[in-house]
Amino acid sequence: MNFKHLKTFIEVANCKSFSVAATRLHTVQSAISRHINALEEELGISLFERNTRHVALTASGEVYFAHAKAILNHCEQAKNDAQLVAQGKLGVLRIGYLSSACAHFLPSVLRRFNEFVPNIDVKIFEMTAAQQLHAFVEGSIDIGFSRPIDYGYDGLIRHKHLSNDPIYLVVNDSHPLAQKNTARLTDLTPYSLTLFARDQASSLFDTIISAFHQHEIRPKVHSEPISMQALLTQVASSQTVALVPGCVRNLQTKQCCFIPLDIPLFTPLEMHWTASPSATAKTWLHWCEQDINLEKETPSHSPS
Amino acid sequence: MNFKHLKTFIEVANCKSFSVAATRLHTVQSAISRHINALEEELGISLFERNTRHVALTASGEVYFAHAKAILNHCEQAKNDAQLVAQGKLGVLRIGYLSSACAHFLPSVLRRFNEFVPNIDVKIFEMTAAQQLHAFVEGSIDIGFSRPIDYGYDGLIRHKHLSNDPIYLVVNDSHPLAQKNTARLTDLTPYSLTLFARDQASSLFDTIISAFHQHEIRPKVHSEPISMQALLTQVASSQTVALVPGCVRNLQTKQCCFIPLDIPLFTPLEMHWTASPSATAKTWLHWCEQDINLEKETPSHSPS
DNA sequence: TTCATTTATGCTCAAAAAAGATAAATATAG
DNA sequence: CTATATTTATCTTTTTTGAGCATAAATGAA
Repeated sequence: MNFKHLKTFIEVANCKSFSVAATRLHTVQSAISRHINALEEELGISLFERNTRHVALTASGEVYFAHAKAILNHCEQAKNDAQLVAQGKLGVLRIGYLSSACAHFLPSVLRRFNEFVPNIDVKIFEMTAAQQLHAFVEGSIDIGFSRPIDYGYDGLIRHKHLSNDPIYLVVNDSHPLAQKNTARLTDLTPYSLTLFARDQASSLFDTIISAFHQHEIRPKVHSEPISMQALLTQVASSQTVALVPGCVRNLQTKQCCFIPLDIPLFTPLEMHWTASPSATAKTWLHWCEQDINLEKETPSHSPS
Repeated sequence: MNFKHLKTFIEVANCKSFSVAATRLHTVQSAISRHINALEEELGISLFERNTRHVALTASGEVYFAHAKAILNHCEQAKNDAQLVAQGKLGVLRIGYLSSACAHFLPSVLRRFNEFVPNIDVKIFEMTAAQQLHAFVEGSIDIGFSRPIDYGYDGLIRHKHLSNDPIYLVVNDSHPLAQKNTARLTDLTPYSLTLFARDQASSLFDTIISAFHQHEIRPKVHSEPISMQALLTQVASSQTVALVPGCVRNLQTKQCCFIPLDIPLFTPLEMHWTASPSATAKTWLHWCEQDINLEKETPSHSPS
């Protein structure tokens, strides 16, 4: 079988004449005749009831006609879809994100992106920075939102700085420090420190520790919870203190008190992608550049 | 584009090797290479990420692969459907039928036929014998069930005798003749006759009239209703008498009394079809011959 | 019956596709 | 790091397929 045969068949069925179909297809009548005969031979049935004066589809011809049109449409669809995928206008975009840092802006951003390219199926995965790095290496996400990640080797991963999230002291609301308007790091020395686990968020951990070192303080580390919500529960239920990104206030924070620090201490929020991004990732990056200014979307340092 | 290109593409995608695909398709590797290149050129995208050691589908390739398989399946489906239609195993069978004569056996027959060939969509049309003749001429039914029809010209229409339906006298239940066990035609002379309209059922009309003529009776025709139900209502509500096929007792017959005649007077039930039946009609006729004995299905002369 | 029109078919030739040979590239083994 | 084996790309030759042309056969209409 052959697409040319199908096209010829459809044309003959439409104009009910071999010779008219020939001129419409810019060929000669004998070619049409042979195409139809070849099709009929292959199918083992006759598609047209014809003599030298009349051409009409048989019942089988009618059925085959409907199928033939659908098949050609399907071919066009296949071509179109493949091209859209290549252009990054159709497909899947997998985004890893740090829940505490992104939950407040990601939904609105993704909704606007979906309006821009409705045929990209955005799948989001809550992941720590370390998990995102691993996911990039094994190719299971296209875009990541997290604190800076420790990509040891060559330029596999690219990034863009989005915002600086100021770090706050957090204590329970009956804690002696809860009354202060701003806190100094030295205020914390009497208390044991709850510190977010390093393997979950190395950047935050290192920022905090190096700040203490700069002030020549050796904090007493009490515990290292692996989720921000667990950290807040720990703080709320004990006299320990903690240092957390301001965006954490978007979580459930009953009985916790956030106090600004007297020094500028920030943890950055970044967007990451690979050096050879997928087509959908390219579409995302292009959209981010021209349509959206993500920095404006992440006002995490505005006091609440 | 070309089906051969699609098949090559699918094979290469399956075994992820140009040369292996070549041997599987009983050709040489250079042919495969050119098929893929031709496809890629036409689509304007690359379907495989490949070098001399590795072949893998691109994202667009994955999408096109899924479409390509579906397209080839669709082609098979088209071929198959067309062949089934040609064999009369798929399609529409249009049956015209005389309601009063067929309503009691047609449903069960059609159910059994549907089990035999589930893909034939049987459409039934209630029609008088005259309407069936017209429908045959214009090709709008394939099979007809009716009394004998008056096909004036050549062998366009074929028929098969199914059963003889004995004709009964019908009177209302308080009529003087209602008490009799059998009736003679001469018993009817005092009464006016309600006669089913000739243009609705010429065969029945002529049978009745010629019976009267043989007995040298000239009946007083009172009215000529165009439906059996109307005839029964007329009989039930007046002192007129009527002669009707026994199967009419399957209709709503309140206050009517059916009395056998003392002479053998029948109206035949026949199946009709055209000299060049459609494929589905052939299937029907074949099924009737070998599977069903329609005569046994039409026990219209058994007294109720 | 004749004529005009339409499909089917045999023949020739050109275009396209397959086969064959070879080059280029690259992963693996030594 | 180099050599080798394997795989894809490309160029040339050969074979096959399909288009164009001429013509025969068929058929409905005048």
